[in-house]
Amino acid sequence: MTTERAAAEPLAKTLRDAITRLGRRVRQARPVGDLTFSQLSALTSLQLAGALTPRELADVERVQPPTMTKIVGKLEDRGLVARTPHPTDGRQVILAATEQGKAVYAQYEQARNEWLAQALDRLSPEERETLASAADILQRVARG
Amino acid sequence: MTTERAAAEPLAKTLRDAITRLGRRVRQARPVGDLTFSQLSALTSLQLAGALTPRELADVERVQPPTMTKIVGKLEDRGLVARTPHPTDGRQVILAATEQGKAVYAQYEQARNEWLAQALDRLSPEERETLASAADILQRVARG
DNA sequence: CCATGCTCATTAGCTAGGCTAAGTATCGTG
DNA sequence: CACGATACTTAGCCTAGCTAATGAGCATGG
Repeated sequence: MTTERAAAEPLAKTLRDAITRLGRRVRQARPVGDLTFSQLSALTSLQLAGALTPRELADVERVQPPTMTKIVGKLEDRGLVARTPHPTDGRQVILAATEQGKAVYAQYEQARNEWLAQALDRLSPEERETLASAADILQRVARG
Repeated sequence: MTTERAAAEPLAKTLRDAITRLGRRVRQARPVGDLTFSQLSALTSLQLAGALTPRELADVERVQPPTMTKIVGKLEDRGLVARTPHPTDGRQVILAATEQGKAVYAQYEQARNEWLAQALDRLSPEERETLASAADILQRVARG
């Protein structure tokens, strides 16, 4: 265990640095529209999950419920998210992306990939292969 | 070109997703202290560069100068950053981390690595090898 | 069957971080 | 030396995040 930990520490530092930098670059590639990162992230989670309550969405996004209330409010104002009452529990609300919300999501999704895809273009096939393997591992790490 | 681009697109999506999720997890691993992410990031950049002017620091952090004025102000209030006049240019200011700032930086640095290092511990040596190669590639991509 | 306590969502009020526009001081050059 | 450019700050605005408090609905025990 100790030996493995010794191997993991410098890797953690390098990896975190790379992730931080890349994350900034990708986040800065904001398209013409005016959705903020938080709004887009919430919309994405809703889109992927299909439908969620505010509490569930707050948990997924790792923010407190009042924060999610604000963000969802903005998305509602733009007509990107709609709320329907919960069928059995009068306290809860069901949030889902509207058709327009799905369209906007798709636009942003492509714009966000643009910069990164271009950068990856310039790598060798072998390097891309390495990154593909690494991406799988990283996703498992992020979930676990 | 077209064929390479076809290869890069899905990889960009997967990679971005992994980076986004991991970035959140790492960022949430905030220690007991009360420095915000932006403050810590600025302190880190100063620490790594040795000393910078506000403009340079703003460029590195990819924010506008007025934003950096605020952040540096907070760090100054805590005694983590000190400013000295520029030797030849009266308009400019030199920012640098104080001894206390360096100590605080080191604490946070370790705390931030903690979660990731533990997660990496659970991987196989081969997987860590893949991640190490990937980290190098990603750093080049982020710079370039 | 209803009183009491829990959960969900929101509101209120605060701080931090981001922006643009405008102001001030200094530099550098014609 | 006057005038444009540059460096930094100030002012004012918005979003995002938090905690505390409020209100509405559910669920359960007497």
